[in-house]
Amino acid sequence: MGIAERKARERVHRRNAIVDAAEDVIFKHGFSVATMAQVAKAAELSKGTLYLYFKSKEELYRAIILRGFVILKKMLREATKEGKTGYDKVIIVGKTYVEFSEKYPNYFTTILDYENDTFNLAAAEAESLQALEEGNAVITILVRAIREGVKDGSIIEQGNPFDTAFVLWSQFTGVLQVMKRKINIIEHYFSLTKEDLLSTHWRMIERMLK
Amino acid sequence: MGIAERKARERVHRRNAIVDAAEDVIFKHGFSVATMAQVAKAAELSKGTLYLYFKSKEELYRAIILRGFVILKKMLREATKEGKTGYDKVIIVGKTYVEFSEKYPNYFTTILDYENDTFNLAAAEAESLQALEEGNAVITILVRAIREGVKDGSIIEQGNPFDTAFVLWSQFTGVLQVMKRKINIIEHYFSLTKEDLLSTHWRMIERMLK
DNA sequence: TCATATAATGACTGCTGGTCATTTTAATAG
DNA sequence: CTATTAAAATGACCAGCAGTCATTATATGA
Repeated sequence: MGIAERKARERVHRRNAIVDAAEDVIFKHGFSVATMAQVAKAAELSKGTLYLYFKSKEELYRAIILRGFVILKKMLREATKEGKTGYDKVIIVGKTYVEFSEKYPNYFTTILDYENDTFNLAAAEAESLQALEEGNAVITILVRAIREGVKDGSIIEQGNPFDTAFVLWSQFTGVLQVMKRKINIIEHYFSLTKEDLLSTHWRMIERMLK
Repeated sequence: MGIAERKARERVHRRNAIVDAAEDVIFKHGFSVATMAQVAKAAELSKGTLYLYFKSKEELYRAIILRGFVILKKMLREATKEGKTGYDKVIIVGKTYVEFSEKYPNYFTTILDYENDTFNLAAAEAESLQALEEGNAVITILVRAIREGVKDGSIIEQGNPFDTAFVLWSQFTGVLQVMKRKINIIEHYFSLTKEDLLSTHWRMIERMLK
């Protein structure tokens, strides 16, 4: 049945092409400003066709969010290979998260939208669940690093490593979010730079874990 | 000029009544689902009248955000009076933030929307600037507590207290955000409760500051 | 009582996400 | 090569929305 397979491949390919087009449009104008008509035009398809591949504009955006998580997970996987101790790996996770936010600011925005639940993932749709899986995978990388660190003594004994991982991740996301969204205000009113905030955060993490 | 004053009062009063109505509708249905027609009906006014008091739906929402900050600031001001040492006061700020998020979940959501910059405050409108001032005031309360703590020795010497305050606040917001938005997932996949996360966060803060 | 200014109205517009009857394209069979 | 069927794509269309503005109602002051 070679034809059926080819068709399935084409379908996946077209789906990805739509997400590509949606990225172009949405990253340029922002989710709420971008219109499905624009996406359709960028994809060289009619608007109706988009809805053969995605149930809604939001589901299309969720596909972009998923891409962000996949990239982030890959970066974390590769980067944590390098660390010697568990503590090193935790720091590497943080550094990599920062790197991700700088290298892929648009994808980072999608992650923040996910964390903020701007796009309700309660609906158990394929795209949502996958994003969730990827999000969980990211946390799991951090959990492993913490476990390792506790074992090799580079991290002080904590309670449950899952707790520690979630709290660390949430704190980090909070700091990065403020750095992204509010740095202009902070610079203007308090004369602080991104680097100031980050180095303070690093110092705190060291004190928390060492 | 008693009449002009009375008219100004009435204008303020009506404005507040509109925000009241908007809160009812928006807190019930959510910002994007709520419509200006619904708000108008709840306020017993025509839709056009709303636009005599607010430039847009977003500006109306910003007025609600501002209310949230005002309440939070007041709570923090009063609560921090009680603390003995600077460290105590920092902890009180955190506890009060948690209390706020539980007592006024809807207003807390507006604060998260502000932090996430869902409603662009770049436009230098009165409402935006006031929200910003209130946000800054909240941070300033924390700055003072940290300064005091460093002075009285209850907090270990940090770099710039502004840095510390922003990082602490951002971390806290990050943790509370995750608790609000993702706790169902976390409970389901990792069997952690809000209390687990919070107590871990407290422990970390203590290690950071003590 | 009339003139003026201020406040409020709601019909209207432009635009959007999403739908669906129709058309186009591709695969299959005779 | 042609007819038949299935799958894919289309775009005119719809309902609902934020926001506007000519018109109407209300209050003030002479």
